[in-house]
Amino acid sequence: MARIKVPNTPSIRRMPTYLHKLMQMRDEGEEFASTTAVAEYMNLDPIIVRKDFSLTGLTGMPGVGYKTKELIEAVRHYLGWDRERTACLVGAGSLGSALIGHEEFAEYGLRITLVFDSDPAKIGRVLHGREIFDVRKMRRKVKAAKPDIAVLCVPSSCAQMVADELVKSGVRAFWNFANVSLRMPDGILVQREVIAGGFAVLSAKLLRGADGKTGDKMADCD
Amino acid sequence: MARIKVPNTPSIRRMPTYLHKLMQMRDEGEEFASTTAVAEYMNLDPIIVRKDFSLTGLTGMPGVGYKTKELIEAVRHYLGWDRERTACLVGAGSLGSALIGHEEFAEYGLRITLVFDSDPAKIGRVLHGREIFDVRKMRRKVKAAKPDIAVLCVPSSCAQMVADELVKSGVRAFWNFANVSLRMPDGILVQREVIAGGFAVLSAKLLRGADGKTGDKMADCD
DNA sequence: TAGATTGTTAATCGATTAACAATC
DNA sequence: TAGATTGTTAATCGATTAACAATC
Repeated sequence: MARIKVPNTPSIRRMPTYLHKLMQMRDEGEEFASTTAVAEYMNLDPIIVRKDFSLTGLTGMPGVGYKTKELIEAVRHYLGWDRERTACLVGAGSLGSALIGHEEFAEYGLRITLVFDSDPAKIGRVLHGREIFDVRKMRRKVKAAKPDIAVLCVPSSCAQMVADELVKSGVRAFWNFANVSLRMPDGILVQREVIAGGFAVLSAKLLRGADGKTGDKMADCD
Repeated sequence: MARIKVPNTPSIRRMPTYLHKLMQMRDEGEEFASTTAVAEYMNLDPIIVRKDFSLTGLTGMPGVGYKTKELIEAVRHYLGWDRERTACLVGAGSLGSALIGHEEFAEYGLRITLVFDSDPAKIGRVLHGREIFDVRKMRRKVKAAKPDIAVLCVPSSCAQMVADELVKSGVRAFWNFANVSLRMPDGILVQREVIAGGFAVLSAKLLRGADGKTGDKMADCD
């Protein structure tokens, strides 16, 4: 009954931003990327970036930096983003729609292949190239397609019910944007996104943070 | 040039979920809330919750718990959510739309009063009761309304430009959903939301986490 | 060589967890 | 009283930061 913890969570959370910056550098033709450059972009201490890069196992070149392309691949591999993960998404409201339309996910190996909703006005319509299916067909279609992940964008009132149904259909990992903590059988992975969490941190910064008197920078990644 | 850190960031991030659960308990008529009950809901250790509650300064009753209503107020006050913050939102796409429609923000003291977009098809339309204004009118309107916060939901390619414009218009705090790290003058607060960060953690869980062999629970709040 | 940056070890800091007496 | 839970102090753990030799 012990609780599982993923080690290096803070580092893992920084990885996507590294990746984004590194891909940009690559596209601009930069053969090498130094921790100094990446750190400056993110308002971080270079030491943090160096430690994080070392997690990938890749080794850089003193005085120069890391080979940009190699580093990109190393970060991808570290996150498991070099393999494809299929996902179904439930709830094609504005949030669901935003996620489906987020092109960068494709680069991260996330492929949303199935979309469900219960709204008759939405069912049958096509969203970013995906047909929206009736949620009543969910069990059958999910059992057939066996997506790795389910992305929950349903109202919080029905999230638990939908999640239960998906577990019965064989889904073992959830990315939960609904505003509830799901109760799940052991062994099912859940990543909950609490959108208000970021606002809480911003509120704390407003309350206690930089008051304009100091000339300090604030890292924007926590 | 030292970097400012907000202390207790992990605790602060948990607060919105506490608040959500506590409000639910209050609505169900529960006069008292114990850390045990709240912790169980979130798959956390009760000690964590107790330490977090103590940050608010409120003191509970041994053997019973905390007065639910008092605790709600204490958490609100701790986050500064007992005062109203006005915000303008730029970019009325699906993500912006989702945020405007998120009713719970009102309970957290966040009032999105101004909405801007550059798309002629959107300008003039009404979204969740707010008229969408032409982004070219932004500077004038923001200078007049003086919102505390700007919520950025614009494409990453123009986020910096929009942010610069808003700083010139007097905005000093940003909630940035665009996929770029903004460069800002000292003293301007930025909270960046990296949506892919959660997916990175989920990917790591899939790669290294519970493989179904163990009967362990996984806290879903990191 | 001088300058920049890496990789690694050790020090510090802060968050989590454990232990337990106090209280309803 | 017995059971549950709080509040606090101390121990542990892990992440960040500092220091510095090694290398291009």
